[in-house]
Amino acid sequence: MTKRPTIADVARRAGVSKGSVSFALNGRPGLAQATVDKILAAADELGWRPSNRARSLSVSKAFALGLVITRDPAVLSSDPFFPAFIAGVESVLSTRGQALVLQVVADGAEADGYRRLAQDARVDGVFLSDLRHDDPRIDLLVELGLPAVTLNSPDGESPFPAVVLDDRPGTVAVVEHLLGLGHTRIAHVAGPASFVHATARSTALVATLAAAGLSPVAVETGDFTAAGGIEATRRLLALPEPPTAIVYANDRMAIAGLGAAQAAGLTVPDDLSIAGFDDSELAEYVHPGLTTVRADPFRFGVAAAGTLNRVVDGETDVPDIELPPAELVVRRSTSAPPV
Amino acid sequence: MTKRPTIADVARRAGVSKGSVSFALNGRPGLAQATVDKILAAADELGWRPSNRARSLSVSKAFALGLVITRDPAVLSSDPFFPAFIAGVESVLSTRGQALVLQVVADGAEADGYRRLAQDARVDGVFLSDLRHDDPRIDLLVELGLPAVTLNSPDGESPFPAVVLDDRPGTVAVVEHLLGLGHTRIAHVAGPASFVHATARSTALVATLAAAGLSPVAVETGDFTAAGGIEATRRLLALPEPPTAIVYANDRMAIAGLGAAQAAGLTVPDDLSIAGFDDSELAEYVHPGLTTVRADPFRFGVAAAGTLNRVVDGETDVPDIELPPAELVVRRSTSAPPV
DNA sequence: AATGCTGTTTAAACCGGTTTAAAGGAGCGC
DNA sequence: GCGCTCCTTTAAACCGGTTTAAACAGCATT
Repeated sequence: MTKRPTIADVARRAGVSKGSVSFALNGRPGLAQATVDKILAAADELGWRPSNRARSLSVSKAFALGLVITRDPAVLSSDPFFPAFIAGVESVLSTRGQALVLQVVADGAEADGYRRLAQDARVDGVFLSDLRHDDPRIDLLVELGLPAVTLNSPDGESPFPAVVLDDRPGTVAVVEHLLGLGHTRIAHVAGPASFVHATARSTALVATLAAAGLSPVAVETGDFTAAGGIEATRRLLALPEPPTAIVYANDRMAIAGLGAAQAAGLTVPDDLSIAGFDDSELAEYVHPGLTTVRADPFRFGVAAAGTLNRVVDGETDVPDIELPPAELVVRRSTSAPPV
Repeated sequence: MTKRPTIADVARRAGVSKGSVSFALNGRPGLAQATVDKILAAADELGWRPSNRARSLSVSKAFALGLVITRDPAVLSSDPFFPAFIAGVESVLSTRGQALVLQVVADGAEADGYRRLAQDARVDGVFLSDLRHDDPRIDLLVELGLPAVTLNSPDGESPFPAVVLDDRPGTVAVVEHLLGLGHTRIAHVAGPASFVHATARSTALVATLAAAGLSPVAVETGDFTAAGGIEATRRLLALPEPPTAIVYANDRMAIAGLGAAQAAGLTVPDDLSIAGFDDSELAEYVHPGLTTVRADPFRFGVAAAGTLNRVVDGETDVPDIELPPAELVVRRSTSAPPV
């Protein structure tokens, strides 16, 4: 483990100055081709890789992007989403020599997470996930001068580009699927109303029902957790005229709801149809398989990282990116309503 | 957004040299107390925070720790583990101004992940999770000169301290619980034999049965995924004399197995008892609730971060840490065998 | 008054890159 | 032979800290 070579070593070996090595490395014009070749050869022989730390200091960049997530289980384990999303992000970063810095903060302390990343200048930009209505983080990031990309579109004006994966077509498809099966008593277990994506799903559901001249028998608000799904389901099943189908805002609540329905003695889908959202891994394998809506979080990560990097690289007017919308996956948990 | 103050600004304001400011900040002896106070006051007034980048360059530290995980679903979503583990790690890092750098690599390319972290000098140390037998990463890290801490103990000699959370007592408890209920035909769905923790669970199970004069009716190897759980379960149920209880190496496989059993027309636990491992969120809420084994991944993260930091700080002979062992959680998915 | 000692403080080098301004050299026209 | 470009290369400053060696001030000795 001898010390790694520095730019000075390369310069000495190639018989040029440090500056020339830097120019050659960065493909700056103004160097004779022969010199460039000589320098690159020397660098290669020594196995030289420029020091990130030194580069960071002199060009004032971190060569890293940041993701802040709360410890709040409602967010953290939007289970299937983050692991795959992060994998997508990494697939982009690794080709550019960038790193992903993760901040997991206590519930409600997200602002601190971004502050820390900004103050420590750990990252060049951040991903803004799980948008809230009138999300205060947008102003915060502007104040901190931290570039960002939002996952889906905020409801107000935003100085940041958005990468959007429209949840609504999937939700519409779920409702139409249920209507097509003959359901008229459809209930909804929504996510917390503060989340943009939660209300997007809810309003799409209500609108689709309205187009058919119906309205939901009830809309319960869950918190995206399994426990919340159970609670909401129990309340729905206790209604004087319970629904024949329940659409959940995510799979976790749906799977828990499935358990609750079965525990209450109901058979799914004969007595009750159930649909989720996310197409998490387990959705396919619970019994009965869960009808749900599938998105592509990996691709989401790829697109988000790409867009954020354009911002970080100083491009202006980086366009929003629209991903293929979420789509319906029909499994066994939905069927015609009981007669 | 005026430029942030540098050490020179503080020095000027306090009427001292840069060096003195550095000394004061780092609590180095040799400065008059009055001077220290004056400097700290000036720093405070300017809101100065030393630049991580500059510090990084001059002291050759990254002030960050790294975690490499593969995109392999068998590892990545050891679901409940990583999110909570990471949260625990962060709870330590945030108090020390450190960051967590995540590397998600393609299946089988873990070595590249560590190489990248080392070459880019992104981190001062790494967590080694999901240990394999004769894990090649240990030698790799030694070669790279990257400090590490292993999560659980490798089977060979290791230069790194280990933070261990013994899986075996939980597994033993599961088996004894089943034996106590009267089961004699117990099967096991193990994780891939290459993982240390997978075989630890398996051997504990076999040993406990042996102590009761029994042996497993079959041991299937799953891959920790839901799909693998389904496969293994089908094979077990297709045996001429199928088991009356199945112990899975993780909850994901167990929940999938539960679905498979129900899909096959069995009632759990009346016809078949099922037990998992992890106590993932859904375990409590599927129907019937899953008997499983609970560990404390958050605490695991706290301990691992603490230990790794001791190594990084140059302490020698950092002791291993033993966490409270995993414990049995009995729910409805286990009961006496059918008569 | 010169010397020595202790306790403080500082100037300057250093970490390893990037970048700017200026120097050096070749080729050309006059 | 001289002056002028144009092309290539370099020295040196810079990023913002840490660290070392030396300077300095104050005071007690002799």
